[in-house]
Amino acid sequence: MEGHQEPNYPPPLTPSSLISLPFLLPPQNPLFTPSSASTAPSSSSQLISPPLLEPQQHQVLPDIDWVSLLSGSPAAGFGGQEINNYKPLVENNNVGASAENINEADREGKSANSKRKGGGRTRKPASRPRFAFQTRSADDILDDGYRWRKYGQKAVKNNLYPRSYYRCTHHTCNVKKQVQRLSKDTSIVVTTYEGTHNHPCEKLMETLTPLLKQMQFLSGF
DNA sequence: CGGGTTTGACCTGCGC
DNA sequence: GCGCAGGTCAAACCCG
Repeated sequence: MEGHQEPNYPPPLTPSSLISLPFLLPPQNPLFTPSSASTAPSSSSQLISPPLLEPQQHQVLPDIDWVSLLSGSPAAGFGGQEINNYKPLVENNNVGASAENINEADREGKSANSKRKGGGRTRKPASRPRFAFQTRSADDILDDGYRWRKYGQKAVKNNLYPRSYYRCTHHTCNVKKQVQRLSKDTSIVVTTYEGTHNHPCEKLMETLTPLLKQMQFLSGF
């Protein structure tokens, strides 16, 4: 464990990467598809925050309590409660945190001896990268290339729609995400990522593998 | 049959 | 200390 530094595979979800992450930019990336595009082909997901992207596609919605959302405070709500300033979407984004620390945080509260049910609101150390963004989409789940397993759903105060909890299905990966649709604007979905993937993006690898093989073949390897 | 979803119960932090 | 609310667990269920 000690000294073992797991690589943080892209996409590490950081503000800068959010700008460039291909899967967050539908018009520019063929990989991007709404997760249930087959059932709702007319809908298209649209990133609307952070406010760094093309103005005609993205808009800022400052009336979300990002602080509560990101910190998981009990007062968390998207119900348009007053918020003084537009907060950055990224909080506690300690990119420099070692994977070891992150994994340590993941294991926190999971004692092998004490078998308990429910995790409760365990406060995580500040080393766990966490950020949120909004998309305008009919689909709750963005296909970000990773595989997720839903492990819970909870009704949230001041919101008509429940919050869904997902966990990365990769064995060694403990990245989580929360998905919630705004009651104020039902077309908007807020996705909160927590943690950093320590494995390659499966869909990306699926796409790239044949290309790589072909490149190797053509280059004589 | 394996993997994912649903859902009620449980745990825990926080405010009062 | 108590109650509320968010987060998680895990059994049951569903589906390909």
